Amino acid sequence: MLGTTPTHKYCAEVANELETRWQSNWAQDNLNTIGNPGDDGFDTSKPKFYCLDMFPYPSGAGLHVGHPVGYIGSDIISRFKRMQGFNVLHPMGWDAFGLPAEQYAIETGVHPATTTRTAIDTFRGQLQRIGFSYDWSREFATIDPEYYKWTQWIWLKAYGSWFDPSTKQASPINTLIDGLNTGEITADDCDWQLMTASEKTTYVNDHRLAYLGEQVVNWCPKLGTVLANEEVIDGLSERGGFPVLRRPLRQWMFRITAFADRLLEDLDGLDWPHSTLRMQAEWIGRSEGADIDFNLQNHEPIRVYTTRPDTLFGVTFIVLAPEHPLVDELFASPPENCNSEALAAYVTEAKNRADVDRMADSKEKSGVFSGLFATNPATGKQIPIWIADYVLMGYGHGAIMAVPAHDQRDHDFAKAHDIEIIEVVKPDKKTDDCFSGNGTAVNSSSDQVSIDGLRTKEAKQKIIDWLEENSIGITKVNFRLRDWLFSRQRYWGEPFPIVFDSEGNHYPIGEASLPVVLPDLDDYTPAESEDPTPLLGRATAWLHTTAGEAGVDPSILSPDTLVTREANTMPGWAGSCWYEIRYCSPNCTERFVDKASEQYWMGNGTDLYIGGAEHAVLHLLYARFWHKMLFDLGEVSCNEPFQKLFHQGLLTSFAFQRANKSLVPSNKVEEQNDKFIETETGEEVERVIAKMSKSLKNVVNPDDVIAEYGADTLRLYEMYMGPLEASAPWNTRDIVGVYRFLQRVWRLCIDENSGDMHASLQDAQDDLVERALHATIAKVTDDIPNLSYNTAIASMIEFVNTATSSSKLTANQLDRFVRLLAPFAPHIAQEIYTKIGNNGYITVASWPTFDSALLVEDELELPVQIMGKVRGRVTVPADASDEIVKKAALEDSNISALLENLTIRKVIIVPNKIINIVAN
RNA sequence: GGGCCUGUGGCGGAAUUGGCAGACGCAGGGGACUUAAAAUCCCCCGAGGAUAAUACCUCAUGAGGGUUCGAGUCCCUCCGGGCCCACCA
Repeated sequence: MLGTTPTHKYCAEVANELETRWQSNWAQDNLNTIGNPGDDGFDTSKPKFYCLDMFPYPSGAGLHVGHPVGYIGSDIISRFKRMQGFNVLHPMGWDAFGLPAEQYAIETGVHPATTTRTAIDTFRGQLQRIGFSYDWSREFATIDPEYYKWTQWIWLKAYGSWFDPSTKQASPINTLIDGLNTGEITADDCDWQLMTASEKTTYVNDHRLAYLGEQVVNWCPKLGTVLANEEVIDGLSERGGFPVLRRPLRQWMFRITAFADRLLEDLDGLDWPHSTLRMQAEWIGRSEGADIDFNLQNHEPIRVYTTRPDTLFGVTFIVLAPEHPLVDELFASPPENCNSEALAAYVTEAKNRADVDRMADSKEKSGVFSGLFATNPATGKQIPIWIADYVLMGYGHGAIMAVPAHDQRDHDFAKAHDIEIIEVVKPDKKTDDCFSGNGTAVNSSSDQVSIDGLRTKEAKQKIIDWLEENSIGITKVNFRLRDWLFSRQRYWGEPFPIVFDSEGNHYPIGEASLPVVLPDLDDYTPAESEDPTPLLGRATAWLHTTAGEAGVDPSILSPDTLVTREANTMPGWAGSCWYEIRYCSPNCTERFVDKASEQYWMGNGTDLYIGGAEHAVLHLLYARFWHKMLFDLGEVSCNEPFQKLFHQGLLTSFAFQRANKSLVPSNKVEEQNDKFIETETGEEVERVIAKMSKSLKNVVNPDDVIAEYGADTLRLYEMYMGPLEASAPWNTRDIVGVYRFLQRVWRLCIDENSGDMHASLQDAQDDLVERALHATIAKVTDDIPNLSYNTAIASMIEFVNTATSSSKLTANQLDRFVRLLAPFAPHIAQEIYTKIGNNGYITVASWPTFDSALLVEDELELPVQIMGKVRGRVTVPADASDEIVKKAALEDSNISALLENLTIRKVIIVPNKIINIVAN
C-alpha cells in the first residue's frame, strides 16, 4: 500500500460501519420512543409536534428512492423540533389491506397475510437503514386485528348515528327515534305515528350515516369484482379486457354528502397547498341554482336542477337520463309518436355503459325522442322531451332543461337533432361561441313574467322569486359530491361487523365481540358470475352463524336466531381514515384511542402531514369526514385531523427518447461527448424526464445507494436536489457533490492519515469562522420550518468551505455545526459529536443559537446605480446615515465622473442595499 | 373544454419577496502536489464586444408590451412544459 493514501477517509465502508453501529445503539436505548401524558417522566408542559407521514402500502417490490423523499423531509423537521425542546410524535405504520396483495394471492395461492407481512418486514428494514427517528414502538398495520377492531368500531359508530340537520352534526340514532316518537322531529314526507314497525325501521335505517343503498356498479364477472369507473374502458376492464356489466347493487354507503357543507367551509382554516384546497372544493362541487318543475300531460311533472334559471325562456327541450323513472313509464305505455324499439335499444345500451364512457370524445350527442312534450312554464310553449346519455342520473334529478343557445352540450345536441335555438342572454362582447357567461337577458318576456334587460344576477333572482310565488320552482343548492360506496366484493379487507336475519334485516355486532376476524379461504380465485358475489361468501362456516355466536345484543335479537354475516369487505381506504388518531396510543385496548393522549397530541390535529399529491382528494376527504363524525360524537377533540399539509414532489428520472418519440431503456444508452447514443443502433437519442418505471430500467433502489455512499449521503442528496415540493430528476452523477461535502465535514474533525482528531481543533478561534457559523445557524434555523432544505444544505456547505480554507476551527464550533447537521445526516453528526468528547446522543442535544449582532458586518459595500445600472460601489459603515451614504456615493470617482454632464434629479437610498441616482 | 402550477447557464437549482441575476452542487477547462494516477487544494466557467492586459461596455431569467428611480419577481397578451378535473346541467 502506498503511504500517501489516507486510510481514515470518510468512505462507504466507514459510513456503513458507523451508521449501522449508531442505529443499533439508538434502537437498544429506545432513543426515539416517546411517552404519552401520564407516563413516567413525560413532560406535558413542553410544546408538542406531531409530524405524520402518509403511511405506505408495502408492496413486494420494496422501496425505491422516490419513497423516502417525504420521509426524509419529515424526519429532518422532527429531529429539529426535538432538539428545540418539543415532544415530537413521529410514527410509521402500514396501509396493508388492498388489491395487489389479493391479486398476488390469486397467482401464487399464498395467503395475502403472508406476503404482506413479508413486504412489511422488507419495508421496515429499508426504512430503518435510512436512519429515521420513527418511534417504532408505535408501529401498527391496518391488517392487525387489534387495529381493524377499531376500524369496525368506528363504522358501527356511523351505523349507530344520523345527521341532524338542525344542528348540522352527527348524532346518535336514538336522538332521531326519540325525536320522532315525541314529535320534536317531523318525519320527511310521511307521518311517523301512522307507520308500521317495519316502516319505522326502514325509515330509521335510511337515515343512518352508514346505510344500505342501491348503487349502480361496474361488475366484471371474469375478475369477480366491481371496478371503479377509472378501471373500465369502453365497457371492458382495464386489466384483462373483460366485459363489464352495469348492475344495481344494494351495498353499504356512507352519508358523506350530509357533511358536504362543513367539508367545504372548514377548508378555510387549513394550512394546505392551494391546489389541494381547490381540488377538494371542486370535488365537493357546491353550486347554487333552482329546482324547476315542468308539467306534462298524464304524467308527474319533471323536476330539473339548473344553475341558470335566468335562461328559462331559452329552454327548447328537456333531456332525461336513460335511468330516469319516467323512462320506465314510457315502456309501460308508449306515447303515439315514440319509437319504443329504438328507445329500448338506446336505454339498454346506455345503462350498460359506465358514466366515464358516456363522455365520449366525439362531440356527437346521441339521443332518442320520447314522444312526450312538456310545458315551458315561462312561455307556455310545448317542448319535446328527449332521452340522452349525456345527462347523468346521479346528479341533480337526472333531468335537465336544455338551453341550446347558452350551453355547449345542449347546443351540440340541438344541432345534431335539429331543435330550435333561442338566444336569451346578450353577451357584453360579441362572441362566435355558444355563450355561457353572464350578460343581459333578452327574448325573456311573456304575459307571465318578464326579465328582459336585467343582468344575469338580477334575472336569476327575479325568475326564482316568480317560480317560488307560483310554486313552480324553488331555490336550491346542489353538490357534486355523492355518497361514498363502502362495500367491496373482495377478500383482503376489513369485514363489516353486521349480520342479517332471514328477512334481510341487519343487526350490529356488539363491541365486546369485535373484531370480526377475517376468515381464511382456500381459494382466492374470483367467482365467475352474472351477479356480484363477494368472495367471503365462500367461507360458509364463518358466514352462517347465530346472533349469539356473532355477538348481537340479545335485547335486539334472540341469540339462537340464525343469521348471515355481511360478506362484503371494506375498501382499501378504510384503514387510512383514522390511523393518525391511533398513533396517539396504538396499544390502547379499552378505546380506539386513549382520550388524554389524543387530546395532547391531536388537540389541534397533526402539526404537519407530508405525503403525495395523488391523495389530494379521496384519502384526505375521507379522513376529514371520519374525523368530523367522530368529533360530533365526542370521540375526538378537534374538527379537522390535519392542520398543515405538505406534498413532496415526485421523484422522476431520466429517460431516453428516439426521434420518433419512442422510449429507450436507460441501460441501453451511452453518453458520449454530451450526446446520448442508443448502444444498439448508434442513433442519437434525446434525454427527457419521466417517471421511474421498471420498463424504462430507471428505477433506483435506496439500498444500492446506501451501499455505495451511506444513508447520510442518500438523505442529503434527496434533500439537496431542489425544493421539497418540486419534482426533480434523479441523477446519480450528482450524488458525489454531497458525498464530498460529508468527506470535508469528516476532515474538519479527523486526520485522514492517523484517524485521530485534529490537534488544531484546540486552537484559538477565527472571528471570520465564528461569524460564518452564526450566519449558518441563522439560515438553517430559518429554513427548516419552511422545509427549505436545499438552501439550508447549501449554507452548511458554504460554512464547511469557509472553515476548511480558514483551517482555524475550534471543537466548540464544530460541536455547534454538527448539531445543525444532525437532522439531515444524523449518523455522521453523531459520530463527530462523540469524537469531540460529548457523551450521549446528539438527537437530544440542544439546537445551537446565534447572536444576531454577529450577522451584521461593521462595514458594507453598497452598489451605486445611475438610472438603474450599477456604475460603482462605495464602502460605508453599517450604521451610516442616509446623508453620509449619499455623500459617499456622489463623491465616488467613477460616479462623479459619469455625473459630470448630468443633472441629479433624485437619489434613492435603500438602507443596507443599494443607492440609485436619478440623473439626466 | 375548465382549473392549478411552471419556464433562469451544458445540468439540478439560488436570489432576504421590487434592490448587484446565476448562491450551492454537478459536469467542463486550467494549475499545484505526484515518477504517474487517484485523492486533495487553488483558479476559470451565461453570451457577445473591446483591450497587450486589467479596468470596461453591450445583451441576457420562454416571447412581446406595460408599471417603476429600479422587474426573474407586479400587470396585460402570446408561446412552450407539467399536474389535476372533466357531458355535474
